[in-house]
Amino acid sequence: MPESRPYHHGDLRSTLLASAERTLRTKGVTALSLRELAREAGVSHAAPGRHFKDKQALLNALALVGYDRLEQALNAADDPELPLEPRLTALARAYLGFALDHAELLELMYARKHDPDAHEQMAAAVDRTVGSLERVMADAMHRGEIIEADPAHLTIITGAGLQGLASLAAGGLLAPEEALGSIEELVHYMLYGIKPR
Amino acid sequence: MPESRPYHHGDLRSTLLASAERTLRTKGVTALSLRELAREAGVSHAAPGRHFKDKQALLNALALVGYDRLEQALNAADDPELPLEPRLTALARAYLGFALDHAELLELMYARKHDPDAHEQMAAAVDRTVGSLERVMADAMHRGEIIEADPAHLTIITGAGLQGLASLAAGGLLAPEEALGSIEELVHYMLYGIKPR
DNA sequence: GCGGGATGTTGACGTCGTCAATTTTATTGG
DNA sequence: CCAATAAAATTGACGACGTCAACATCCCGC
Repeated sequence: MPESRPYHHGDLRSTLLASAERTLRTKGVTALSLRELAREAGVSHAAPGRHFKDKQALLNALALVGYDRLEQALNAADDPELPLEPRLTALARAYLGFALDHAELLELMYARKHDPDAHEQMAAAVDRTVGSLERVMADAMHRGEIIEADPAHLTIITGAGLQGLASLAAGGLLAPEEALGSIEELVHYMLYGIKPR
Repeated sequence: MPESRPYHHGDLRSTLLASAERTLRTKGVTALSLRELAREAGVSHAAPGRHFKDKQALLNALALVGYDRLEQALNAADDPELPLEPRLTALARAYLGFALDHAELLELMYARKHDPDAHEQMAAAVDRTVGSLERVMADAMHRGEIIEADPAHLTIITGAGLQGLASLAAGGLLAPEEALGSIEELVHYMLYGIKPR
């Protein structure tokens, strides 16, 4: 985005997104209204319509922001030098931390959208995110740390475990500390299984 | 069933729930309005208020219906005679089937509610559902099929895998057939791990 | 058979998303 | 440098919604 120069009010688009993210966090998605956002930005009730064709478009944009954040968090937590187990543990911790910190946002990120181009952007963002994990698996396989199999499959399997723990925690079915405390166990069992060896 | 509609409908509550479930399935939760449900039931726009104090109360009731369905599906799929791996696979298949078939409903079931008593009922329903899995793990441990550990912990670990796969599939990040095809692998790797043995 | 509680109706209020018409401002081409 | 044009924001309206209060009707236990 080369130009970020506002014409009238200021950078209304970013203001709206930031305000929306705050409201999402504090009051939940149901309490998010375009008119209220407009009020908070000191702008007329229809002004947001200039930047987001409808409410869903704003939610989609918000989800994309979320993917940026998540990708950043995962990349920051990933240390390619580490052996698989600690590396995966760190990644899981980062993902779970994000999920606990941005539960409502994450829900938006995983909601199905209808707009075809929005879906496209979303899919690309997901691919980038999943890519972080797939790289880890590919590296480990290359080093002989895990069995030989389709990396994509292993990514799904491993990702399911992480996603499940995050989902349980974000949904409140698991207390945050309990979820965080289960990370090491989860990763360990994903690697070694729960059958006696 | 219903003939002429005098002043009283007879059993509006169930009618509303059934109608709501159908709408949820076909048009999604955002397209669910109390007034529309009232219209479909041939009743005035405020009638639903007699049975559900507000919209969230209806969604909560809907979620409880969902837990009943899920519990029934899991119990039907569970064969305690089976060894762990096929038993878990069958359970996973049932859960994933439910998730794919009732994606929107499942989202409701995992949403955080505010009402204290609603949360209580919800927690009880969750416990019953998780109990199905915990029983499986306890049985397996008793038979020496898996390592000795806290059954509750192992349930969380295993449940996370299932929940994750269901979550990915229900969210559309995984094609249904791909998810279904990954079940056996997932269960197998949960048992034996992905490290070379 | 009657009276009260449950159920349904009517009408109203405030909020919301969205649109069309209009006004204000910035950019740009001549 | 200045209009023409495009972008940004306003205004006003419309219909739908959730919710409430006041009222109507029905059913059941006494």
